[in-house]
Amino acid sequence: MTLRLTNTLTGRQETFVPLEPGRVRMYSCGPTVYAPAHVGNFRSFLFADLLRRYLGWLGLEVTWVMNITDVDDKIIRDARRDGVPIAELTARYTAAFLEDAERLRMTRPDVMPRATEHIPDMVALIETLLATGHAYRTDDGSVFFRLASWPSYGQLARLDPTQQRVGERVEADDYGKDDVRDFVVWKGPKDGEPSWETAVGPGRPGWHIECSAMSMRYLGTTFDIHTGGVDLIFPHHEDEIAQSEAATGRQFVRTWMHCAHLQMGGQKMAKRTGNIERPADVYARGYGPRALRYALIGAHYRAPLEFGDDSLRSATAAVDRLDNVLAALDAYRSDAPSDTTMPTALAETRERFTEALDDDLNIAPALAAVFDLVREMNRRLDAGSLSTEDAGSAAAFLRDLDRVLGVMDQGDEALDPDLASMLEERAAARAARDWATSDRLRDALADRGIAIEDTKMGQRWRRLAEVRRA
RNA sequence: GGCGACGUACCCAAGUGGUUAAGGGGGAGGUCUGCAAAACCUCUAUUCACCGGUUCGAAUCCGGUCGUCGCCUCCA
Repeated sequence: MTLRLTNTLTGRQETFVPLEPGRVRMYSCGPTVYAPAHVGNFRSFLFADLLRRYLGWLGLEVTWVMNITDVDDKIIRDARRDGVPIAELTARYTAAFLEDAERLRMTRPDVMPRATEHIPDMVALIETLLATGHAYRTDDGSVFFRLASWPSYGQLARLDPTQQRVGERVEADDYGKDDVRDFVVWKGPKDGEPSWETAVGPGRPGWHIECSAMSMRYLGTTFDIHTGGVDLIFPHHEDEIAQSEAATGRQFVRTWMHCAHLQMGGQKMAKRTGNIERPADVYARGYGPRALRYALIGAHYRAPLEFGDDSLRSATAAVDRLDNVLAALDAYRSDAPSDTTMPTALAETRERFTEALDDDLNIAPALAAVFDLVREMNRRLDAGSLSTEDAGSAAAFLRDLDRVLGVMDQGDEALDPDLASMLEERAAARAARDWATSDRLRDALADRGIAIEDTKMGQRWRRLAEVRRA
């Protein structure tokens, strides 16, 4: 059992060895809270969540940090446009993000540092960069990182800084930098913009410095894993490496991991192109959060993924299938003796599941192993060849795998007493062969998000709410 | 122009040198069933964008062609 991960830094798959045995420290670039995050953003967050869950499932102790960027150009722009204080805007969208993340069953990171609460950490880093000549001040009070002082710049993105095409997107600066490619670590004060009085002068932090300061603050100068979308490789992560390593003289991150983009209509989902969809939009169309989660994590993280009704429908059906077998296993009662082949069947699935995820989180074959087991369990349920305990252990086994996947019905929610009595009534109606009443109750329960199946062992129910609209 | 990812069935997607090309969805037929649903069974790619090459053997390796997507200082 060795986990191998693709490291953007080396471009290769490497055996993952944590710096400290048994313990993993990872950082994920989180949201900028000026609008609700779209499902493309969530692909990257849920990819990090999948990794975090898998590491934990393997028995490693994980410290996961995800930042919240609560000061930046767009936040300032939108707050001004809406005439609301910045803190109010960011508080609103931070809450929205946390709610979306929770519904999508994203593991709560151990620390979610806010940029505005870590200005001193950033300033300390900037002071070091200034003192060592890796950064310089300009007339307006800004501080820039001096690219010329960092020869290995461009390693992560495999980009030659001298080849950058100045003029197209590399703009002649408005802060008066020495070299157009230098990037800002501290922005001098401007009218109408938030500003902090600090040892490097008044102003506000640049975007990149925030991740360097906050990740090192909670994870140390060198840590194991840093994740984000491929669009962050350059310049964001490249700049993080430069400023962090220039300041500490040590390697910043050992393994960089990046997930491919979510696409819609064959193009990257992005606010600038307008082809975005938010979790709320998806739910409004009748898909549940578990189906959305499945759609976002069901393909390999490094492959571009087309998002839309096709993928959501397919995901809904897949999650439904999992719910079904769990409901059937939970409801199963039999005096049959224990099926002696069960332990082997479960162990085999576990091995295939682990082997697949060990291979750079290759989730498709891991899911294939799960669904093969689902078919096998359904067969045995139909044949009645399981004991009650066998069914229980199979359900517990699947739910254990779900500590990684996070898409199944955990079966731990108490049923509303109202619904419970409707179920009882229906069972009674069926016993009396009163089909009209039983069918009416089935429809009524369906309206309340409960699906019913009648089996030889009586009626069985499952909840649809988290998967699809009733 | 530079760099990178990729092209497998109706859709999504594994497989990266050797038995029948995983799995999910969809479709067709069947079994079970008061009806429904679910489940199960059978079928749904002699073929892996295309053209060459290496090899006893290629979806997998090499070369070329075509096509798609991304990054190249707002970006998950």
